[in-house]
Amino acid sequence: MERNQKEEVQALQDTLYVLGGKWRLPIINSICNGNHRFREIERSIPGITTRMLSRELKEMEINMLIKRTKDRDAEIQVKYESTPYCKSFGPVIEEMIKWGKSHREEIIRNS
Amino acid sequence: MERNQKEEVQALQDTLYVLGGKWRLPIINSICNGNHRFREIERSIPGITTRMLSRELKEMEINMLIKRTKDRDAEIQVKYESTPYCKSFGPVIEEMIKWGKSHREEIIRNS
DNA sequence: TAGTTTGGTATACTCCATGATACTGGTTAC
DNA sequence: GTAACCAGTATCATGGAGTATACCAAACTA
Repeated sequence: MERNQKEEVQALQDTLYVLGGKWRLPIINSICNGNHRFREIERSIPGITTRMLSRELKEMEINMLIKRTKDRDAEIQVKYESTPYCKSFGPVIEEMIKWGKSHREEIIRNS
Repeated sequence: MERNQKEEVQALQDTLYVLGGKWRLPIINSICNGNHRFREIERSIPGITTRMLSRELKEMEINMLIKRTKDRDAEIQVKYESTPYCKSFGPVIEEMIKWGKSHREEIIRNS
């Protein structure tokens, strides 16, 4: 039980670490929405800088959330795609969206 | 569709904002685990400082995640409790735990 | 009545995520 | 051949999250 608690907090913090920061979620969202080139993704996320996008994409590649492919002979030379692993996030993201929405409603209701 | 996307990203970032930071989840966890006094919670979370705990508890009270009651005549004079609202987090937290655990397994499997 | 516990506050600091801005080497479009 | 676009990198600045440490008044406890 006690051991289990620690494990759960650890798991929570891991998830938070992977999802954390300002840009991860918008990036995942953008890629899953059909943006695959660097500049495309950049333009689709208001406020992000090339620097942050570059950094985040690298980190996310390390975390196996996205795949970067470079193919000189393809129409899109550098291509970012979400991995099946990224899609495994689906349920978490859904629940977070649900919660965020009802949170907003609650705030409005109480103000 | 486009509008919906923005709303969803917003909702995600709201959730992240409320859950974010290093200590929120451990604190929720601790309170839900039966710790209700300040020093109890503090001792149950290794590494946290009184300053951070104090700050976080205040913020969480504002966000209606916990309730603080002061009753001079009660056995526990200052008492922190999770709200039903906090409990509405259940599904999010569960999914995050699931994801975090499988993430760890994945990392181990691939190393 | 001295020591400990409780519920915090105050002050000063560090470090890191993010921001701002500029630049680059290659490719495609006109 | 030059202008625009692509996929980034390099530097520097900054605000805020988190840390360290000390302190406080009130209650309780031996």
